[in-house]
Amino acid sequence: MPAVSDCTNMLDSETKAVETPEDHAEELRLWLRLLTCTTLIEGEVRGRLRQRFDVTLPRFDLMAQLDKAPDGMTLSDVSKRMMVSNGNVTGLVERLVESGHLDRRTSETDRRVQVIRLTKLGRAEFRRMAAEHETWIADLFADLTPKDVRELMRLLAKTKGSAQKSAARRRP
Amino acid sequence: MPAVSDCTNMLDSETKAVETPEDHAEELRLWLRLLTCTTLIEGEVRGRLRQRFDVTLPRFDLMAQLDKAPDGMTLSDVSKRMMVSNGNVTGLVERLVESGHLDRRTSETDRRVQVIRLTKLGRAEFRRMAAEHETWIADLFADLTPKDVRELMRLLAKTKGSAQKSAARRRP
DNA sequence: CCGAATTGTTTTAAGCCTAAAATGTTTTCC
DNA sequence: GGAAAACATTTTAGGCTTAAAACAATTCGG
Repeated sequence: MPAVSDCTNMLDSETKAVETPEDHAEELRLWLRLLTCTTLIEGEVRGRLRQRFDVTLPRFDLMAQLDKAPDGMTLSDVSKRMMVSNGNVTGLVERLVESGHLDRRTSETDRRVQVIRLTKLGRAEFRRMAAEHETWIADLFADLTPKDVRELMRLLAKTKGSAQKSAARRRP
Repeated sequence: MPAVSDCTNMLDSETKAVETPEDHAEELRLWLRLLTCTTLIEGEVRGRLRQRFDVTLPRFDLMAQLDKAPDGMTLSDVSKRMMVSNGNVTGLVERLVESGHLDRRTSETDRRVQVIRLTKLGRAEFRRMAAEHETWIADLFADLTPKDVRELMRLLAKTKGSAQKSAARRRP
């Protein structure tokens, strides 16, 4: 094919994009690697929590949210923070109330709202688990230098922003 | 306290580590951010797969593994690659065989082993989904420059190695 | 003030996931 | 050859998770 024709095609970037779809293999590999890292670490933490404290990761995560909120949280708050569905939280809270780790009461001012808090037992157990949990995380990331950590934090913040924008584009 | 005493204490790094536990807040925040990113993207992909193709993410992931293995894989292979339990794969495969996407047969040479493959239908559907999936991922990571992507790949590779070493230390 | 939209939670139905025990098969090694 | 170890898969029991529908309470607008 003559050079002139090639040149014409190259200038029509609109058409070119349609005809030769872009290659996103790098982003795909990045996503898979991100997923692998998370799955690996999550599985490790899950196993250690079960072995050492006979507790599940979701229960631990929920208690972690409540530990940061001494005045309690509503179920919706928890659901948003943990990025899980409402119904999921309902069941999780049910079991933790049952085991005496959580206290649930209906709000005085808005009878739709359930406010949950850690009980004394719940807080004590969480603190004990959290201290050990922190050392596990440190160990899992042990090979990273402080600079690596900072750089990862920065890039993941950028990734989070990018993903949030993309999600918002689809669901405005 | 006199300077001399301070100096003595500082030199005894063994003792110091025990008396003042190290601060791993940065690693903890890094882990939470990593988890947030993954959860965010995973949720987005899950939702799009359901809306566009009425398929679940685990099914898609399983088909993705098989697409890379034209000669099929054993259930154990799949289980290791996907980093999920054996029993999980059994159920997943059951449903995909039922829906006509997978073909399962007992190995001729080893009657313990089940070999699974994509059917023609399964492969066609997967390819269709995968093409679109790739554009979603590209969009979710759109704000990252090629340099960002390379740097993240490098740091996540290091993270993966670190976590694997840590896991191996616990379970040799 | 009252109907309609909104908000917070629970329920439902289905599927995903795990750890551990059970089952069936092959290999190892005396 | 045969017991024992190793391996691949399935089963079991329990918990997690989601989307969507249902329910309950509050707020908003006319």
